[in-house]
Amino acid sequence: MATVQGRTAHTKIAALADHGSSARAVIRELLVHGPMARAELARRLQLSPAALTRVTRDLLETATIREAAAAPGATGGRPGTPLEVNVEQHQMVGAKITAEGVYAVRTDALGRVLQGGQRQLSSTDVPEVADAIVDLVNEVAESQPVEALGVGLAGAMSRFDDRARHNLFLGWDDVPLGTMLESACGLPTVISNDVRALTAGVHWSGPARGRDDFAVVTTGVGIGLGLVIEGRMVVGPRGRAGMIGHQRVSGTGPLCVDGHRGCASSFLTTAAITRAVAVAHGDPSMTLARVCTLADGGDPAARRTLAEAGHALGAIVADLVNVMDLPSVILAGDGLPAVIRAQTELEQSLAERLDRHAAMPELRFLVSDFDEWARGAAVVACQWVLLEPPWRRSPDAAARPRTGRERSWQRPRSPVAVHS
Amino acid sequence: MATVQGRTAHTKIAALADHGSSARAVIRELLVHGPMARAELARRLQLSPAALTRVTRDLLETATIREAAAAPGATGGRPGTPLEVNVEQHQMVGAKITAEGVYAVRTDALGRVLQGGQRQLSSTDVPEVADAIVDLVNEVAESQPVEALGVGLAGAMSRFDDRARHNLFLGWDDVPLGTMLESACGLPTVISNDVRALTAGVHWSGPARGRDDFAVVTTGVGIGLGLVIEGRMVVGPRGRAGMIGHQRVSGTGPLCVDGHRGCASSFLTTAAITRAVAVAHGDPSMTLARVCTLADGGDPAARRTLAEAGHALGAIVADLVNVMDLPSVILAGDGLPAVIRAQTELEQSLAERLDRHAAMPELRFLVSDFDEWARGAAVVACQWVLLEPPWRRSPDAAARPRTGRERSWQRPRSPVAVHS
DNA sequence: CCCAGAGTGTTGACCTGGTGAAGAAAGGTG
DNA sequence: CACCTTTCTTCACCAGGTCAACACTCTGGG
Repeated sequence: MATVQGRTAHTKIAALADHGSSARAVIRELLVHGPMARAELARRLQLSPAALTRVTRDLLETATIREAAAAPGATGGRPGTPLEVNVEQHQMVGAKITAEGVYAVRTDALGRVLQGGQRQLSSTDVPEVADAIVDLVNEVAESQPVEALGVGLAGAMSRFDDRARHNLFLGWDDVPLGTMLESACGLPTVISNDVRALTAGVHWSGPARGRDDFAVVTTGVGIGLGLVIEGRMVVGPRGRAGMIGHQRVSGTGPLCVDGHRGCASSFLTTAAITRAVAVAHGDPSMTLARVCTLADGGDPAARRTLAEAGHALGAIVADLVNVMDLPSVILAGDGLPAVIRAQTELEQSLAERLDRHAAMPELRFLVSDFDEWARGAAVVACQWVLLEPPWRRSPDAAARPRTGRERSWQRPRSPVAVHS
Repeated sequence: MATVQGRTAHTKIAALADHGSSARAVIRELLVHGPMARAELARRLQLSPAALTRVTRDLLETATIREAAAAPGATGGRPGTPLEVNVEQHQMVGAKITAEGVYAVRTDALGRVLQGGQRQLSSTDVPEVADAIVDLVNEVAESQPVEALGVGLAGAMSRFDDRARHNLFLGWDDVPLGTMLESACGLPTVISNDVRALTAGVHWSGPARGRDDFAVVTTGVGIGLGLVIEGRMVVGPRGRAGMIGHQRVSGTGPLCVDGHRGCASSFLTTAAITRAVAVAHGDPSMTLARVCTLADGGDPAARRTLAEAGHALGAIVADLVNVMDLPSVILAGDGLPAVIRAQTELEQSLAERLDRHAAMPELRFLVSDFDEWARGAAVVACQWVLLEPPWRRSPDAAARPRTGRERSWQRPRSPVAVHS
């Protein structure tokens, strides 16, 4: 039983997952919206003040939350005592896998990075990558007890998956990575799509904190999309949501690798941008950094290429906003430093293509490195621990001792359909 | 107190809304997925068999559900006795408002039409339209007790709104239609966007029955979109989701009214199609029916125009499927009979623009009249009654007698944010 | 200064609704 | 027939939420 209980047995602090559903809802609300008094929590969670008193007493006794200093804003009645989560007592590890290397961070429950590390990969074979992750997780997690591990990589995963599916860069499909890491690291482990993990990080404690509807669009090797609607990540019934790269943004332009003319990826990917500038300069060794330097120096080919990229990005953002009524869009990815140089064209194209009755979204730019992606995976692990019912937390639940809160009859075959 | 209780007091049958949340979940599950044994319900709703026995006993006693004949498929153990909802005992009224007239239907809880009616409108003033609706509702609802009224019209409404907002065809904004009709008809009333109401109808008891992820795209005066993701209707934080009309589908083509070149509405709306054919024939009095006749007769201009429309529709469907991973798309609206003549071009354009890793969706065509839209509004009313907690059912809840299940402290200020 | 008002937080009795365990019921199969 | 599987029921129990009442702590007014 090398699970979280084993790791945290020496401390009196209960793991986030060891609380009831209302208590977990309280923790979520405090994490996402910041310190808050019991009365406010009761209103938001539609519980009675009495229930809040009881739930928060248990959480205070286990030091999961603590009382904070009262806010100065007086309102006429007895001032409430804000509660806040003891985030540093609940740490997670997140990892991001690319074909070149693995990156990991240890974070607190809010997803703030406390320690990081990385490993180069010389092959993409499953055992080698798994070994690198285990090694890296042990490195960043050895100094502190950790409650869960989240792993992000490209592919068609469900929201909280246990397998790595359909990864083109690594050539993996349906690899039981969750189970492998769970037993090797002794940590509850969840696998997730990398763009959606980044989006979760942005949502939990980044520029989208507190928002319920927004999109994250990433540019780089490909174009990625993470979509949050009414506070829920859009995953798609087969985990394939977010394939936005081949949306048409122009009637002309180069062909993309799939033979589409004028699609977003023929203007926006790193390969498309460097190739266009390379052709203009007769220099096949062009890099994105070089394109930026050229554009900053006034080179017309580089500027035109980036302008077209900005135009394309504005177009796909406009289509998203039109269809989903998004008040906020966040742009990220390693291609962003280049595309951001065409912010004017981006905003112009966005304004042009926005529906007359749609509202202009707030645009934000998130320039980051791979740690931000690993951080997102840690946030996914935290959300998972706070959301999943205990009897579902681990794929090998049958082998674990029963806690008394689990069920005795058969598991449901499929999730409940909520119609609303 | 002219609410549903007043209307149904003479019968022993409890209204759908008068059950607890698990009982309502059972009713929803039985409505959406058809007759089902208790054991299967328990698995789907993640309840114990014991809980199901108790919940269904109450529902059977009030004749809300009944036992059906056992299905022949034997499985080795004791065969379960399927349960089904007494749909004909729970009737709703749905209405659709256009600038020309109002349409209403009385349906059972599954949304099956039992009676219909319509009224022409000579003006779009709020009082006249409201009078027409009240008159029509009284006509279709006089022979049977009815539990709720749903009204669909264009605009930026929330999922279950009480006001009509931002309606361009009627020139209305923020009209308290729900409250007006609620007191005039004596029925709990909910206001909803018309395309989303149609989508709800398609979901509840139409071609998308039992599905959790699909889109409905309508063509006609404009282009409409209803999107259901994980069983939930996408509404947008300001009720404006679904504005898909100005997505770019081509680099060339006519200008739309908003000045976009090559956007979907410049190929797909009734006005765009008829104008293109009218220009080609020098006949300004062109109608969509005439375009269909011409195309069937081999007229090149009509055929080309419809082919372009089919191409445009395929393109916007492809973008939707790419981004949302939808396994199923339903095409509807009064423009569909024309566009369906270009089914080949539609499917070809869809296949071309689909991402290489996306799955081809199932396409369905729903040719219908305005009754189908009114039927959708009735389904919205039924969903509302089954979903909304009792203390929120009616906007003037404060004036109603307390039922004992309601809360004594302040209402929450905002809905709970669910992060997942 | 004291009191009314307003909002927050706590307590204890109570109750709703779900659970566990055990077993009856109803069909197959050898 | 015995035996298995799955469904459904019963009943004691309990987790967790509610109600009602009240204590607490601030503001503002006379």
